[in-house]
Amino acid sequence: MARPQDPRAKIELLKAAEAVFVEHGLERARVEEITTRAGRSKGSFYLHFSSKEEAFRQIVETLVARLGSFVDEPPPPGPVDLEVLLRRQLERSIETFEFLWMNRGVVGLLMSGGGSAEFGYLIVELEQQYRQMIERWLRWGMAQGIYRNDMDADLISLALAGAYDSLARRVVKETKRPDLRGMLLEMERFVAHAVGTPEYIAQFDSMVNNLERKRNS
Amino acid sequence: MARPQDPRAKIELLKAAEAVFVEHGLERARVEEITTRAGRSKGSFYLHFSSKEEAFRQIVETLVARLGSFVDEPPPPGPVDLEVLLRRQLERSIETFEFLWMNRGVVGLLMSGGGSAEFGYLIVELEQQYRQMIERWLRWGMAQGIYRNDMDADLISLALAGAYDSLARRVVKETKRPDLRGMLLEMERFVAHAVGTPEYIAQFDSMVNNLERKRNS
Amino acid sequence: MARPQDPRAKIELLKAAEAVFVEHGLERARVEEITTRAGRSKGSFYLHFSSKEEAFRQIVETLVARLGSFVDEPPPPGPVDLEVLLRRQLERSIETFEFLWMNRGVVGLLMSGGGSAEFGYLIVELEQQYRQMIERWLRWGMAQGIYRNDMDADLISLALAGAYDSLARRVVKETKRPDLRGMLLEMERFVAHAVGTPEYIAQFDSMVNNLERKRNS
Amino acid sequence: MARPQDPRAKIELLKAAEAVFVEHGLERARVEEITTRAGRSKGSFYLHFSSKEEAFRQIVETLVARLGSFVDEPPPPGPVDLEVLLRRQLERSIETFEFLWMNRGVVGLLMSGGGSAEFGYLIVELEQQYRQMIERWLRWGMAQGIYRNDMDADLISLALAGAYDSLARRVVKETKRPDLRGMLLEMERFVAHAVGTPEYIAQFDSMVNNLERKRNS
DNA sequence: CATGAATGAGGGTTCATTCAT
DNA sequence: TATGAATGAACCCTCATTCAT
Repeated sequence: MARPQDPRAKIELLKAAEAVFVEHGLERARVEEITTRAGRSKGSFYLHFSSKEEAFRQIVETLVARLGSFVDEPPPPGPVDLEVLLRRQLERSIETFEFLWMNRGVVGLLMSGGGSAEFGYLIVELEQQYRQMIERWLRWGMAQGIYRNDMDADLISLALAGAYDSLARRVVKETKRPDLRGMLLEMERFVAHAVGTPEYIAQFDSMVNNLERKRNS
Repeated sequence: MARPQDPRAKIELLKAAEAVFVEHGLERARVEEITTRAGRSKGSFYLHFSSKEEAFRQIVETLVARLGSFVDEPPPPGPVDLEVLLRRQLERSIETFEFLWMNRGVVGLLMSGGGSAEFGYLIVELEQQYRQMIERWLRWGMAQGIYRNDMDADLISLALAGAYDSLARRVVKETKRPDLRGMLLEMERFVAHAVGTPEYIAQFDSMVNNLERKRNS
Repeated sequence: MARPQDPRAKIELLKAAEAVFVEHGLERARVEEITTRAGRSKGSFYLHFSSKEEAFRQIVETLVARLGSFVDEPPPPGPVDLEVLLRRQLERSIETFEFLWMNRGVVGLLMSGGGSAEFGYLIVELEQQYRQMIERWLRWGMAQGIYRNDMDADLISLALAGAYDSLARRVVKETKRPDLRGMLLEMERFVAHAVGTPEYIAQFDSMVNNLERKRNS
Repeated sequence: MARPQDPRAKIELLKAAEAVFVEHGLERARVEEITTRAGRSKGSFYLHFSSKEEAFRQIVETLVARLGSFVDEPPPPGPVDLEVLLRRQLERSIETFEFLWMNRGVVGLLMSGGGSAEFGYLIVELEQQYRQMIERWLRWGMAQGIYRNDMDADLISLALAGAYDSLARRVVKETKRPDLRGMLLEMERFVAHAVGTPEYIAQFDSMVNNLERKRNS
């Protein structure tokens, strides 16, 4: 298949498809509605996608791939500037939620399984990735001595992943952009208390004070 | 005088339907596959359900209703025996997860949205219920002085609900019954640290020790 | 098949079937509606009829057979008392229409073809019978010299049959019993003018006067 | 640029549908048989009709509409050239029966109610129209003094409509085109005798002689 | 490449008929 | 015999995909 003449065609189709998938789910989405919304012919759909599922896969895989890129690894063991780290983490999570918000249509679809059992593995894998990232951070924090040592890292990472997940679900259902920073800072505090040692919790509070001070200046 | 209705008929159909819905989702489930699995004729399905959706609704609503019954309210404000409360909560959550485990097929289907957008509202409502229950517990604990006072109860309840949700998702995907008690006790500890005052956290640990001692004796 | 125990069963089923056929036509009539209305079980239907069509056939054939019995042959050629004849014919046609009125449900069904192409032959045959009877009367009247001699008996009998047919269609659609005698006397007059010689027409009028005088006395 | 719509498609489908409806009636007609006969795919049917009933309606309503256009009104009261009128009426009725003959399939279906109760109202209305037209002619003739004055116009128009109806039923069942002119002229004569004054009847005969003389010259 | 007409497999539902009790 | 639960063939319509133009 040569590159289609009109490069906007595929993009428009993808946009329309996204909307229709979000509205009806993969199964109930009709190809004709997609092409009509894209202002194109029914046949044009098959110049760009080999099937309805293929289009869905492209949309979803693209999103999942980009979501995967937000995964952030803990630094190597050793001394670190915790405040810098905290700021970075906060910024990174804001970015992530910003992205979720911008793509709330498809993300919402994915999170409510709106595709089909067939594509569930994608979201499962993504959740795995995030959970594992969190687990690595947990283990890093435990090794650093800032997190409690008596935790089941596997289970707690699952719980934390779920907590963020549930935040994400709420965000993508909002109609007005929520205060992501406030929300995520509150989450950081929640996490700090949930897993931090008393010393770290104290330190965390002062770090947050610093952050806010700098921010307002 | 007539052939008596086979009392197993509906039950077998429901079981088969459940399995097929879990496997393919509402949309892709074929009535004929359901009846074949139930060892019955295609027409028999319509002796018991007016439509495929109706059968699905029956399965799902039944489950959701029973899940709703696991919601547990906090006691009225005032002095309480925290250890008794903890034990009760633990038992109640074990029961709940036991139930999820036993119904892991449909629960998994629901959690992965496998039905259809049409029935999504059920799971949304259920999540609401659980989150609100958690929020009421949070506010109770804050009023009792055992939980930190600087929390956004709405957000934190969402996070905690998500944490449990994610546990539930894992449990229903297991093939062997997990150690629910261990898992949920660990979750209690997680919650205690996440939201408890330092005093309560200390108390919590001793209460857990007590619980375990009594349990092993 | 032995004679059923309950002799009312079949009659009740036939009555119910008639009503349902009239209401929905053969095709759309549901066996279950028939049995329900008859206050019997679905299976009982098949104790009395081998199929839905069979029941329909029985109802319709019975009616058609009885309608066929109203056919009245002209007397042998030779001198006759025309007034007696006229009275007899009038009475006979009133009887016929009385019967149509009493069976207006099924008759209406038949006349509007409500059965199915499959049973159209019955009504066709019946119409044939009536037309032929009329033709025989026509030929008799022509031979007697009371009807015009320049008529195409085949065509005119068809026309007259149609005229009566159309009367019948109207009657069976009425909700209140119409004045059948008046209607049919008017039809006799119509026929007399249509096919009678001027002499017969004059005679007809005086005969009618006589009839009415005797009737009112 | 796309494959142009086959302009014969709808016409062929309509023709096939007509044949199948005539053969089996609306209810028993199978869409697949229609499309097969039209040499097309099952789905093509739905490119042109939204449902089986819709196709039936299109066929029937078209026919009924065209049949309705054959209704011919009497002239305003006053002196008229009866011979011209007679010729015109004869021609008009020949046209009508010609049309019936050409459309004998569907007309036969309609007349035998072969559609379904659902569409019976169409034929009822049509019969009404014709009967009312005849009634208007009757009243006109009575006012002109050429028809007898002692008639029940409502009843006699019904009878005459039935007479023509029955002719029509015969015509559409023929396999070879009947001598419509002869048949209808004979009907005119029948009508003249049935409703005309003795003077008009005499005049009618001479008019017919004139007509035939001119025709043969 | 672009179009949209044409295709036909697929599946939910109905309901006449059968048959175990 | 009477019942009504059970059966399964039948059929309409949808819609993803193909393909002639």
